[in-house]
Amino acid sequence: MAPKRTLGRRKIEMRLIESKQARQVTFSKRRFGLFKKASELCTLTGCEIALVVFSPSGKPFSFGHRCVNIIIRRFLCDNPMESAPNQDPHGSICSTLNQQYTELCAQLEAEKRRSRELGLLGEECQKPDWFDAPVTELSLDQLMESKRRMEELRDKIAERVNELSLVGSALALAPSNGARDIDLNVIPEEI
Amino acid sequence: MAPKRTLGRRKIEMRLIESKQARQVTFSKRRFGLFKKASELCTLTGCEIALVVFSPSGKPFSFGHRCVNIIIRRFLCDNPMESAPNQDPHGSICSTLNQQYTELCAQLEAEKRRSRELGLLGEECQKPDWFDAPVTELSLDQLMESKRRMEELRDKIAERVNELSLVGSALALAPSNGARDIDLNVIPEEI
DNA sequence: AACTATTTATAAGA
DNA sequence: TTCTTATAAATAGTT
Repeated sequence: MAPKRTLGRRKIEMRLIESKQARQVTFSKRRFGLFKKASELCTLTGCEIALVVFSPSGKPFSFGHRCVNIIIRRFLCDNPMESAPNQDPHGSICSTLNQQYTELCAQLEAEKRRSRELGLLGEECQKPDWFDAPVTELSLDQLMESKRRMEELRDKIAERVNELSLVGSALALAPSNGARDIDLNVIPEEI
Repeated sequence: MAPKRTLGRRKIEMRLIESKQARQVTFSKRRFGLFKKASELCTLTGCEIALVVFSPSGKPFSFGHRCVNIIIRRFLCDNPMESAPNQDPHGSICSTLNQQYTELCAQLEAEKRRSRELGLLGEECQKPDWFDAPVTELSLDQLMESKRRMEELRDKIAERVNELSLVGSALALAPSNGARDIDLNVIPEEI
């Protein structure tokens, strides 16, 4: 049996990496991975991607299947909800934010539906008022834990809706973005 | 030995997928993956990302830690040092949005885990009808109302748990089913 | 920068 | 579309 030379990849918490050095290493590795994924998505599906990343230290990186500026302009100009396409990119941005939000919600709904269907397999606990269901063979803690998760989820959704309405009004105040003709395909060689 | 139900993931050639249908499926999966990676990179390293994707059929998707348009402007103006995180209300709002997007993803994962657990346990927790009303079909007001009722419910549960905690801790010692990830010995303090 | 044990992403299949 | 599974690919911690 070969001795293990490393612990291998470990799971990490999804929050800002404390060590500035480790953060830089992770940034390098993951930026590479991200650009690769973007490239593959373009190749496989023929979509267009513009990707701009500012490193923690402020250095810009960009990726574009065509020219980044062309795609950016297309994005800024694409505003199906407005009659004046070139003057208000915010509607488009909000629209796509909402789109993503909707997609996530749909997925969450699917999960909850699945949970319910799985749960109904038991088929005996049909009490509409589960809240007053007698505590019998079910674990209370388990029940509470499940409920807690569902409540957190619902609160998160409600909060996000609040934020969406906020961002809508905030963006309405943002200065308009004047399109400039600059060569955008500069990829810095180092961070 | 269980028979293999699928061949599992296969290696694919890095070129345009011929079938339009398969291309769409791959686009959906990989776009989600790409956005997730982008979100994680932001969270872990504190970088800024603007990501715009036009699907093969021309549908726009965007992701931005801070607002896409803010980052695009920074990029267009070629002025990396202009960014001052706390001076930009839009940025903070978008940052919050992104954080919540990340959290929603996490919640989705939690739901999936929970579904699996429920499936294994074959148990159920019947909920009031409104609890599972499809979020995507509700208006903002309806969502707010839903949230309000959820808060009422939360308060009621808190009371109920106080009443039942003694019984519950006794019952928690005798779960009849197998392994699960939930810590049954912990009653959430704020339900 | 390279290594490798693991985690994560995902191609097919159902 | 959605879910599952086996496998490919990405990567965290080490050297």
